[in-house]
Amino acid sequence: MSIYTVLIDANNFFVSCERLFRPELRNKPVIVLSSNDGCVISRSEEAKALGLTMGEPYFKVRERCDQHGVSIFSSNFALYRDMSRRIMSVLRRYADTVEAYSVDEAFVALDGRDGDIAQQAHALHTAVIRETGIPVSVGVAHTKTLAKVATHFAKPKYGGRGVNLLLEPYVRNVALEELPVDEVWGIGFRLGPVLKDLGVTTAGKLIRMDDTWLRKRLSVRGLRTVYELRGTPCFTVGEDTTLRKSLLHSQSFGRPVYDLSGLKQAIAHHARKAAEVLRVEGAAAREVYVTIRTSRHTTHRYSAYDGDTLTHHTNDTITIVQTALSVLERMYRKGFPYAKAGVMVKDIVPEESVMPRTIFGEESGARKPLMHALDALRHRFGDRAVQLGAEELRCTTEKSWHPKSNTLSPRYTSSWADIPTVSPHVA
DNA sequence: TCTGGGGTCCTAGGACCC
DNA sequence: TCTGGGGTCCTAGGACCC
Repeated sequence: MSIYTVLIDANNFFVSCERLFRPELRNKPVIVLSSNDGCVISRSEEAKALGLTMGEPYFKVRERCDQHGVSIFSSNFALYRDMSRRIMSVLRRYADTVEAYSVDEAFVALDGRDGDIAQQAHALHTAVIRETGIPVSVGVAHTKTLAKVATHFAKPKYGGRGVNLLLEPYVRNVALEELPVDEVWGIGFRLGPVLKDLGVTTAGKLIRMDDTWLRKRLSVRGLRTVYELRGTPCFTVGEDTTLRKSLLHSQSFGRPVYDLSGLKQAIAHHARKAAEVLRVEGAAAREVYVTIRTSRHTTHRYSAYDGDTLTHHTNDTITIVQTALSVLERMYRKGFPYAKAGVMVKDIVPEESVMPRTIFGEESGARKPLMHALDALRHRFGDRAVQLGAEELRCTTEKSWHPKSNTLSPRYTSSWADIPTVSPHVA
């Protein structure tokens, strides 16, 4: 009996989520845009066939989309997160160890009881599709990196049927010889071209390179990747229970912001959101960083990143907002067309490890009940129910920093008001 | 006019110490 | 003031991921 590493990867996840509630869009070109309707982040197979590429700025392809009748959606992360949770809960019925690697991918560990790993993989595949309506690809191997390769070839565009096992040495080697080196998980847009220039064009060639050479060129992380491709596990599958190290909340503006007061509203908003995430996760942070910058595509450029360390860990909205605003005032330079702002908190620890008396600061021990009350209101009535004075202009319709989102789909699964009245589900 | 929003890990180099 | 080896800690930046 051995342990298998299985990767479940949703096909064109955001587009698939949108299609769930618009079944008439199946077999049609569909794309989903990033926040601010900036660029293309998810494409149906039909949209890929039109030559629309990942990360392409929308303004460059708008005309082509119009010509071919491409359906366009602004990203609806509330919907995607909810569908992601549903997929994960199906997987947890089939495996004890489920690692939700990203919103559209999960690793699970299965043991090969009865030698029926292929059957188990197919059962998983069928269950997710039947219960969520989201098409997925399933790859089975002995390491995470090889499971990635297996899933790659499980996709319809490579002739796969949704489930692919990469277990026999011969099958594995054939796959690696076919896989371009820059498609390997862990070899990115920087190292890929370097390796190709050196003649290492495929994963098959990569695994035949000398370890010392690999260590020097790719550092330890790259060497581990190669070990994994050779079949030696270096990255274990498991739910990561440790707290995150940092938390960033940021957004590009709908149009350039010049004045400090506009930036203050945005920073107050991002700081509040960061504090809320900390409380939801039962965590507290001690470092508060602010980032502001102009567009990279303007001649009048400025970017800044700076922060303060608090005297104690906290997740109090008011403390974090005030800190962020004072950092902002320090770094703000007049006259630049700012395009983006964000707040990052670091040095994150579990809330319970912080002395209860100081969790909200000695001067504000009474604030904890207030934060609880705010969280309860937000949970009950939504994000817009409670905001800070500093970000109040967000409530108005014409707030200069608010991002554009012109073609947003309804929050079908996460807002009572948007639940569809008819659900024409077709399997 | 218009180019996302999150994260992690590793390394090199500087500051500082004996 | 200069010489030198050897160690730790911290941070910025680079590389990767979705």
